[in-house]
Amino acid sequence: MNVLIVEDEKGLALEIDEFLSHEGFTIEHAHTKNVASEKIFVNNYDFILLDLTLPDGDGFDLLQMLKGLKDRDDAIIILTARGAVDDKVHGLEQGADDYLAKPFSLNELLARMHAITRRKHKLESNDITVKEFRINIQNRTVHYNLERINLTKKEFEIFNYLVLNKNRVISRTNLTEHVWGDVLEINSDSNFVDVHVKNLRKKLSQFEPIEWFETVRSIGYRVNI
Amino acid sequence: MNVLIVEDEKGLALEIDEFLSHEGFTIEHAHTKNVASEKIFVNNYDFILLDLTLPDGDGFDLLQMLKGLKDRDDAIIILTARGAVDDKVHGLEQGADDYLAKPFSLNELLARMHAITRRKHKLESNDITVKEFRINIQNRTVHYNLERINLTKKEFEIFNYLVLNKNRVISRTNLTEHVWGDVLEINSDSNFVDVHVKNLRKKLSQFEPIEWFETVRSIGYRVNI
DNA sequence: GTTACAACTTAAATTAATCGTAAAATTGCC
DNA sequence: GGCAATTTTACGATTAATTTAAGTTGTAAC
Repeated sequence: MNVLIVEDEKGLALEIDEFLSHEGFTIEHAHTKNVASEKIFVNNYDFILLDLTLPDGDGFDLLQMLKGLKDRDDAIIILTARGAVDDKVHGLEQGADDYLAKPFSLNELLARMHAITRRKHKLESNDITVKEFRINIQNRTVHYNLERINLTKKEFEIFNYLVLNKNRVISRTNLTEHVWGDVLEINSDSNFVDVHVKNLRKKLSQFEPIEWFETVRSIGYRVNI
Repeated sequence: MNVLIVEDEKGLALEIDEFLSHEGFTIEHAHTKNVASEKIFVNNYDFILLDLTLPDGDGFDLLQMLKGLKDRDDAIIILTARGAVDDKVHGLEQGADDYLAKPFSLNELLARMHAITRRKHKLESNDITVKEFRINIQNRTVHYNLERINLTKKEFEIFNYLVLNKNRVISRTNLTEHVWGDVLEINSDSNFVDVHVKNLRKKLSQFEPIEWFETVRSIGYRVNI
């Protein structure tokens, strides 16, 4: 999953980056409101971590702008130094998904992010299952019944994203955006998505046939039920 | 559906091309105002993506020219550098259907295009239904009740176009233009439309008789209600 | 009924998209 | 720095979609 960190304090931004990268997220940064708004226009994000006090203006504007866009469902988590209850209420009213007051623990942030994922996809726990396969989004593990399947980072991200969006066709562009990050930087006449999908399928199909993991020719992939 | 990209920045034009092609659109390019106006005279488009600043003149002229033509309903989306509020107002006054400031998200563009399609055809959602058949223009899927029907790209485009223009006779030329693109490049004494229509009909009629999918002799096809 | 043309059908040929493999490049870790 | 694992590139093989081609059927005018 991809994350945009909108934060001008570079030390904090880097700290979050390091931590979340380690947890398997793809990170992008914006140190100002302007850079952030350009990035938001150009990409879709799974999460936007938004500091409210930015050098070139108030973060609330970004929030409002984002809420004005159609067909987006980036989750927004507000980060701010202000302990002000007003900001919190105001932020959540404007449509933010959660709120963290600085200083906060990185594990707390991660826990909130997982909670949002569960809410967004209407999951009851950290486990998602497809047939006998079980994905745990918190531990980033996949099991077949009791047996652990070792997936690489990219394989896990692809599987996770397709399963979270089950029964929908996910185009290669969409998959690329969420697993690899910034679409514009990517050489698209490459077949790296196909290769990872192939390797993933190989690992999964050791356990049982995976006819539910379809290719939708000329569009992308779809995981059914 | 076919799209004309009127944009002199070739990198951007190619990027849009690649993205929209993957989403099933047929793309043509015009890098100058002159080429664009020639193409517009010769073909009808579902969408024209119009950059206002072109090397050989102002895009507004094209907009006015197009609005002067009778019996056209190409949807026009203006693309221009951010902040030019005047351009936006002026453009929409002149009859553009929407406006996107650069840089914009390709997904945002796609969402706007779907919105315009819905508006143009007075649809309330992304679903269009004919009897028990349901087309979803966003996911590019067709269902019969709950069962999914697998159509190829061309089959889907034909069905979609005929259904969007239901109760009207659609000529082979018209269908060719919108599904395949540039009419002049196409060998017209071929029967490829017939072949695809036949295959499409075969797939649909597995579910129920499709007497509403008529052939209008020596003119074309029509889908009734 | 005959003729002329349009549409339909089928199968083969062509083209395009995806899959599979392996080697090259990169990354992460000790 | 060097080794192992992962990611990416490159390319031939495979499979599916599209187009061509040729024959057949249907329709309307004479």
